[in-house]
Amino acid sequence: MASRNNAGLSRERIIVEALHIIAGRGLGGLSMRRLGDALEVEAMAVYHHFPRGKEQLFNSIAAYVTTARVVSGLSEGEGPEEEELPAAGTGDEDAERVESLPWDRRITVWAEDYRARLLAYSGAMSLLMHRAPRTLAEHRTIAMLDAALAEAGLSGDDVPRGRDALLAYCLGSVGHQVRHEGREDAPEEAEALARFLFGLRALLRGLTP
Amino acid sequence: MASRNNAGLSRERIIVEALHIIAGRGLGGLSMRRLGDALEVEAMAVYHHFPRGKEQLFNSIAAYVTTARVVSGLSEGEGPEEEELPAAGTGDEDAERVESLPWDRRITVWAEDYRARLLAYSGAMSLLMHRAPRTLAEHRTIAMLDAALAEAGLSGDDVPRGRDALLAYCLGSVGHQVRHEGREDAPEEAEALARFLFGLRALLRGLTP
DNA sequence: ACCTGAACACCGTTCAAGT
DNA sequence: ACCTGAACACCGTTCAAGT
Repeated sequence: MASRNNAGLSRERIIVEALHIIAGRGLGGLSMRRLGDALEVEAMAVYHHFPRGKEQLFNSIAAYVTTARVVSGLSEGEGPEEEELPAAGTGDEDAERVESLPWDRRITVWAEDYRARLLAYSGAMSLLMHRAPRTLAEHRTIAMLDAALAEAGLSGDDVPRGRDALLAYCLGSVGHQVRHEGREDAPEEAEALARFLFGLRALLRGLTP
Repeated sequence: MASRNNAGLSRERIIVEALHIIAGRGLGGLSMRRLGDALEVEAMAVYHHFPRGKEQLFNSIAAYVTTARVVSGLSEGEGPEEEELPAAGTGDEDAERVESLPWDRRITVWAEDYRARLLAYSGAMSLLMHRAPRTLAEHRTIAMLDAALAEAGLSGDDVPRGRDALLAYCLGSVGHQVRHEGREDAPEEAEALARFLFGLRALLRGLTP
C-alpha cells in the first residue's frame, strides 16, 4: 500500500517469513500474495529472488529446515533444483567436543538436534516428503553417520543401510508425532521425546554387530 | 460438457480417481475442477459427497491410503474429522495363517505390507504428515503390534514406545525413499527394500529385552 | 538490480436452481 | 437425493514498465 522499495529483501528473509506464515496458518496458508504482504512488498517481488517461483521457494524451505544453524545468505546451486545453505558458524567448539564422544553418543546428539529442528518447523514436514535438496549439512551428516557406524563395527553395504535406517527413523518419528498432534490420545512432548529416544536406542543396539 | 447426471458417483470412486490424478500430476495437480472432469461430472458435484470440501477429501485419502484392502463404501464417522474404512474382506485365511507365525515374523509381514501400500500411493505421503484419521485398520494394527511386542517380552511403557518406533520407522522409511526418488544417487527399489528390511531387523533385534 | 501494477488463466467454495 | 451453472474472492505467474 504505502509503496516504497523495501531494499532489505533477501532469500533468507523471504524463507524465514514464509516459515512464519507456515507456522501460523499451515502450508496451505502460504501464498505468494500473503508472503509479499508480510514482507511489505508486492507479491511479485519475491520472483526476483526465486525466479522459478513457488516450487523453488519450497525447495529452499526444505533445504533451510533440514540444515543446521544458518549463518548468511543462500548461494545459487549449479544443478537445476539445487539449493545450498552453509551450516553452523559459531558452534565449532561444540563440534570438537562432540567428536570426542563414543560413536553412539555422537549419533544420539545429532539425532536429538535433527529432531528438534524438524519439530521446530513441523508445518513444513510435508515439504520434506518430496524434496531432498543436496545441502552441505546433508553431506556432513552422512559422513558423520558413516564414520560412527564404521566405528561401531559395520562394514560394506551395512554402512549405508544403517545410515538410511537412522535417517528414516528420525524423519518418521517426527512425522509420526506431528501426524498425531491434534488427537487427544497423542502423548505430550516429554513422552514423545522419551519414545523417540527409546526407539533410537533400540535401533542403535540392533545395528551393532 | 455433454452434461448428464453421472449417477455412479460415490465417495470411493472419487477417492480412487483423486489418487489417480495425484499419481499422474502430483498432489498439487489435484484440483476439484480436474477431479470433476476425470469423473465426468461438474466439479461442484463432489461437494455433495464431501460437504466439508477438499480438507475432508484429503482426510479421506489419508484414511484410504493407510488402510488395508478396501471392500465397500466409506461410512461417515461421528467425530468432526473422522473417516472410517472397513478393512480386508477376502483375506481371512491369510489372517489365520499370519497369526500362527512367531512375533517378529508377524511384525515383518505387516511392515512389508504397510510399506508397499504407502509406496503404491507415494504421491499422497505428504498428506499423511498432518493427518492421522482414526481407522479400523489403525486400531487393528496397534492391537497386533502390541500383542506381538508383549510376546517378545516387552511390558509397561515399553509396549507403546516400541510400537511407535515401528510405526515411525515404516513411515519414515517410505518418506526417506520417495524423498530421494528423483535423485541419481537414489537406490533402486530392490536395494530400497533391502535397506528397509535391514533397518527393520535391527530395530526388532534392539527392541527385544 | 530490484520492485511495481495490470493482466491472464486457474483455483476453492457458496448458493440458487434444476431434476 | 444428486447434480448443474453462475458467481465471488482468491491464487500463481507473465510481462511491460518504472526507478
